[in-house]
Order: sequence, then C-alpha cells, then structure tokens
Amino acid sequence: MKRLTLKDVAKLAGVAPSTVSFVLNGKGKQMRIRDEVAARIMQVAEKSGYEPHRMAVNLRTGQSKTLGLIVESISGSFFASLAKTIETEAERRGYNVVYCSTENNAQKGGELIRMLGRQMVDGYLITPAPGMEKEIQQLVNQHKPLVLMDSYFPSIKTPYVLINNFDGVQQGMKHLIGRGLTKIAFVMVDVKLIQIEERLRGYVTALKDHKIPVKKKYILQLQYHRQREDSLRELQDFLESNPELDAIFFSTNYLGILGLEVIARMGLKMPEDLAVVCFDDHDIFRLYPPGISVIEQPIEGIAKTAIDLLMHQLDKNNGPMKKQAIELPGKFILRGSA
Amino acid sequence: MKRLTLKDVAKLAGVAPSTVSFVLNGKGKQMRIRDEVAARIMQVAEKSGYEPHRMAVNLRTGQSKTLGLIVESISGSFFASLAKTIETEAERRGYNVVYCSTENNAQKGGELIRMLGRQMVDGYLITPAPGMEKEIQQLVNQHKPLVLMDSYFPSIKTPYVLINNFDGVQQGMKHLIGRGLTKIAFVMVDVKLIQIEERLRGYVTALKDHKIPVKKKYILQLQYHRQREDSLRELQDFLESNPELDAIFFSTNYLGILGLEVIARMGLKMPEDLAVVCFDDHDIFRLYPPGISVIEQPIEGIAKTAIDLLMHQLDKNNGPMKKQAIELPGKFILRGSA
DNA sequence: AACCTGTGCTAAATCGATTTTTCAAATGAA
DNA sequence: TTCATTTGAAAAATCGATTTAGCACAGGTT
Repeated sequence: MKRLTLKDVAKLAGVAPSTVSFVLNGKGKQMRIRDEVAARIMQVAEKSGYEPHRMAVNLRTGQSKTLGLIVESISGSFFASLAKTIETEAERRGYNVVYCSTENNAQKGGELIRMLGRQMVDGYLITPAPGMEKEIQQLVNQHKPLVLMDSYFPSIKTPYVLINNFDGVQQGMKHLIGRGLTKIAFVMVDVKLIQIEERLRGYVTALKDHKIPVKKKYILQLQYHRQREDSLRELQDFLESNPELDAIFFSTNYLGILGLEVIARMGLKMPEDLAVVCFDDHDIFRLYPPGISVIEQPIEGIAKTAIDLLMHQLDKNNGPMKKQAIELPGKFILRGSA
Repeated sequence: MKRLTLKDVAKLAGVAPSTVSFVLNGKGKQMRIRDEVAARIMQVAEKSGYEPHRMAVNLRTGQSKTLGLIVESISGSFFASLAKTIETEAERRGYNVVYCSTENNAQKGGELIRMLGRQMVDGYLITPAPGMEKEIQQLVNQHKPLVLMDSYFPSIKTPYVLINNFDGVQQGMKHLIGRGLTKIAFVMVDVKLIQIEERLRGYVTALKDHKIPVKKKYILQLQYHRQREDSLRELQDFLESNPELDAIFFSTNYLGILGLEVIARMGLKMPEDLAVVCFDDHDIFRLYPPGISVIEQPIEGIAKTAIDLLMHQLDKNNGPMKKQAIELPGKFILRGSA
C-alpha cells in the first residue's frame, strides 16, 4: 500500500527510471524516446495512478511551486477575497499558496517573511504594512520574485498593483457634490500609507475642482492602534462638534463600520441627516439599511494582475519586465446612504 | 550568495556532515558527540545563519510538517476565524498549514483532498461538506491522520470536534420561551448534515419540554442551491403566511442574514414584531440594529481541540487514542433582537 | 598478548525525483 | 570494410538532508 515511485513505474514499463522521467516531463521527443515506448510509459503511469513525489521534485529542481501570500488579516473580507482569487489563479498555473497574516503586527511581518523563506517559496505576494519596509527591501536585494498589492513603498523598486485610490475617491466625491452637498467630512487613519495619502488627495482635489473650500476641521484622523470604544467616542465628538455636516466620506471600511455604529447611536438618518460614502466594500454595507454607498475594489483584477506579474518574474526566460506599477480603477456603487 | 548547506557548516566546523546533523537535531548526547564539539557546531550553525533545507528534510524524513485545512469558504467569517486560530496553533507546534476551500462544491472537495495528498500533507483538518463522504472514508482507510470539524459523518469512524448544536439551540429557545414567546419559527436548509439535524432536534425538544405544540408549518426548509432572490422570496412568503409568529430562529448565519433583509423589506421591528435568534455569530449581527442575538460558536476551542487531536495522531508514540467525539458548548449572546 | 568493550566520530546508504554522461547498436560515409 | 555519426536508452551523478553501519583508538580483562 506504499506510494508508487518513479522506479516502480519504470519497472512496470520495463525501462529505466530516467526514461520514464523524460517521457512524463514531455522531454521524450527531445531525448529521442520512441513513440511506442513513450506511449507505453504514459499508459502505465496513467493506470497505476502514479503521482510524482513533490518533495523529491522540489529538492531536485529547486522549485517549490509554492507562493507565499502575506496579508494583514486573513479574516478581513478584502483580504479573504483576495486570497481566494489568488489561490484559484495560482492553482491554474500549478502553484500552491501558503498564506500568512501579519494581523497588523509589524514585527510579525518580518518573522513571516523569514518563515516563508525557510520554506522556500518561489515568490511572494504581499500587502505591505508599515513596519515591513526593511524586510521587503531585503527580498528585493536578494532578487526574490515579489509583487506588492494594495499598497507599496515609494522607495522600493518592485512591481505592485492596487486600486487607483485617487480616482476612486474622486468618483465618490463627485457623486456627493453632484447631489449638491458641500459640507463633506473625510475620516482617515493616521498610519502613513501611500494609499491613505492618495485617498486624502482625492478628497482635497475633488473639493478644489468644484471650488469648495477645504476645511481642516472637516478632516478627522483617527489613531490606528486604539481601543474600539475610544475611536467611537472620538468619531462621535467629531460629528457632534460639526453638526452642519451633510456628508461624510470614510476612507476605509473599518472606519465606515465604526461610523455606522456612531450614526446609529446618534440617531441620524442616512442620507437625509448625513450622506455616507465609504472606500472599500463590505458585506455589512450591502445589508445595513439603507445600504451604504461604496467604492468597490477590483479585487479579482488585483489578484489576477498580481499573479501575472509574479509569474512573469518566475519565468526564467522572461523578456523585458512588464510595467511595474499598475493601478486598476475602482467602481462607485450607489446604495441608499448617499 | 548561495544557500548554506549542512555540508558547508560541517566544513566550517571541521567535522563530518552527519555529526552536524546529530548535534542540530538534539541527538548529540545519544550519538556520543563531545560537548566541546557539539558547542562548536552549534556556534558555527548559529552565526552562519544556517537553516536546513525544508524539502531535503521532508524527502528524507517523509514528513512535510504541513497540515491540510479544507474549509467550505475561506471568506466566510466562521471559517476565517477557524483558519486563523489553526494557523497559529499549528505554527506553535512547528507545522504549517495549507488551506483550501471547497466553496460548497462537493466535487471540488474530492479534488482538493487528492491535491493535498500529492503535496504530502501530514494530516488533514476538514469541515466536511455533504459530497465529501467518499473521499473522507478513503483517507480513513489509508490511515491518514484526520480530524473533522463543525460536522461529521456518523458512518465514518474518525475524531471530530464541533459545537454542541443541540444544546446551543436549546439555550436560544429557552431564552425565547422564557420571554413568553410560543409561536416560534425555525428556518433551516435542506442539506442533510448532522449538525442541522441536531439543531432541529434542539428546537423540537425545547418546545416539547415546555409543552408547546410543535407545528410543522412553523418549520421552513430552504433549498441550499438556490438563487439568493428566490430564497428571499420564499422566506418572505413564509413570514407573510404566518403573521401570528412572534419569534424566529435561524439555524445558520447565512439564513439569518437573508432573514434580516426580508425583515427590513417587510418593515418589521425587532424584537417587538418579531424576535430573532440566529445560530452562529457574524460581524453583521453585532452591528445591525438592534443587534441580533446569537449562539456563538467556540471557534478557538474547536480549532485548538482539533489540532490537539490531530497532533495526537501524528505522534508515532501515541498512547491509546483520545476521545473521538468532542462537543464544545456554544454561548448564547443576548442582543436587542430577542 | 589476544580479546572484548566503549568512546567519538566518519563514511556511506537513503529518500524520489531530474539531468548529465555514457554506451551499445544501427546507420551512413568513405 | 572501417571509421564516424546518429539513435535510443540505460547508468550514474545530483539535490540536501537523515540515519545506519562501520572504523580507529583507548582502556580494561583474562
């Protein structure tokens, strides 16, 4: 009941192991194996249900056919969807994926990368968190195949793919402004990430484009590492001290969900009392009455593009490197809240 | 800049490769390596940053130190949390996890198991879906280490761990009945899974225990493979044709979410018009006003217990097998909806 | 002196594949 | 006929570890 090995197949087919290997790897012609013999080998391999021993192949070829996917939180819906698509796409190409989540812990990011290194993944797909810059730079230095998603470090020259944050916010803002709203707040976190800055830029630019004054007091920066309750309170204070606001733009879905809670506590009606738009969709936003309008991320597109970029790096016979920075458009989804 | 091998370390330390291997694997004493030599080897290995080549180790030892986790849907919150805890626990024990999701596709389940087999996972953690019975039986026949979670097949003798479904429903029902409600509906799916049956049994028993008649028309079985809209309609028809209902118990969170949508459409108020309890928590239930009361699954407990059971099987020197069937208590969480 | 017995380590086999090298037989050229 | 080539496949090296078998030497016995 033991595993069938290449040698066994060779014996069954009455040839040498190397011959079997050549045929099964499509190098039969090249190695001048007679079609007749090749056919016999194929048949034997087929009906004996032979499967090559992954580890042996890996050891010999130096390729693990495994990709490392590092995301912030595996239970977040954005990352979960991303992971799903990536897994599917990778499988299509004969790769598996091992996931790891940093759980927003910068330190853990480094460990993870090292851990994956030990495991010999052939390439990395990473949604970078603030503290991971050094480790990522190291990977680049070692010429490891690598693609960043969702964010990137301007200082590191590596391919990345993400939503066009600037344009996404613009879409949402245009809708709000188009409805005649002008007193629009913008809520963001204080982590210094490029995508957050881009979203802020989108907000500011949209206002300026429509000759609406940008008021600093309408921009709320919440601290990231903070008790949930504290954030709720700060958000509520913000809304109460700016009662004239007629719309609010949440720059992440995490913030949007906090927002919903505060809005419910304060008994505000959407969109009459306050119109709401949030960046990045979430299950809750579909269901929560009256439905929260969002900028939807092109998650599938991001995943597929990222895999493409990574595969391109993995191909030994790679031509000139593809475009490094890819921004995919987001999609504004209108629901009841705005 | 090449990878450091065992041989390199041996050369650096001035000993044979085997000696290095013994020392690094803690078999120095057993193999009578002098402490002095052992110390030197340790030091060299340490400061050279040597990491054994995983694939080589795997090939030689036959152990991949990898577990296969097969869940229904990686983006579901129950499964995502489960995956997270399992990953953490596995890592603590020196194992990695490769995930796969069947996405509720019975056929895919079989393929996945085979795929993992090819990859040589040392053991399986599976949340079984209806169509996977045959494949799981095969794994058992091949004596593969295996633990089922969340559900199980009565016909297959293998360890499993899940919430006590019967008791969980009882807790929720007791609360409803305690509030004086008697006309309680029960919504379930028609897939033939043991946990669904147990939940139904809990519903029926709770009613009987309190001498409340069990009416068949209060039990709704929705078909699983169905358009979302169709299910919504059927659910709405059900509620409209039983206007006297004062409470409803959803047997899964998927159903509960559908329920929320219907209840919102019909303009019903929770809990005045209809009290709602749902089995299995979800982010939405915390946030959706007035908060949905749920039976919370002991996800961490399930994950940890499952890993324990699996590790026990993986230990060659296993004593008598631990208890096979483990049921962990769920927890009723009271929110505004009931 | 010849014979065991530990001690402390090294040499070699092994895991299961891929890949390079080798080699006999068939064919072709001179 | 003889030497060079080509054909078709087997043999052997290799990947990087683990593990079994073995070997030299010191010390103790009879």
